[in-house]
Amino acid sequence: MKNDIAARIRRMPIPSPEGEFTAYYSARGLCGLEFPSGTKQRESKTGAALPAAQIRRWHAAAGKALRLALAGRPPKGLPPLDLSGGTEFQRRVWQTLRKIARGRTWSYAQVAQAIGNPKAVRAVGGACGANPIPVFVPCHRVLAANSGLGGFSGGLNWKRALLKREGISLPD
DNA sequence: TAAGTGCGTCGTT
DNA sequence: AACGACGCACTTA
Repeated sequence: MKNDIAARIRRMPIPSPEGEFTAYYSARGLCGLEFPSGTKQRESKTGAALPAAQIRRWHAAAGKALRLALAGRPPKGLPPLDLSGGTEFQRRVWQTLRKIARGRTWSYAQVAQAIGNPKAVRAVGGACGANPIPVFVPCHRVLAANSGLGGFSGGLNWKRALLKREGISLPD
């Protein structure tokens, strides 16, 4: 599986008014997104072998969608998202996150319930933290049940900013 | 009320 | 075996 086409990753920068994001593409689509501060960048594995024209299309679309999202508008024209990277449980969580409507928030417990694993609340938090495509897979819309913010792998300031741009008023 | 403590629970490493 | 992006029951002030 090491040299399998699906294992190849291409890394590309996305310029934005708020800094340079980093996108990662596999043959299946966008498979990763990182916030600007970026001291922690992943490797780009034999990316040259991936279909260049298609990735350029995806990249253009992702950049556009990201800038829309940052501007507080619904991102449209998203490229396919490759979420094949995680465990079964994580994929279930990530798929569920995609169902959270813009401008709405769920609790970690609600997500756990939605995947039919109501007691796996804490594990859901772990899966959110492992979300490879923040913003587009809206893990920022998951808050703690006590009206707390919860955490965010990209930094809580980003979580607050993203929520605010969706018109969500935060619990203090 | 508000703030703090303890513990159950479960997927991941 | 240990650790969390949790939630809840249960103290204290």
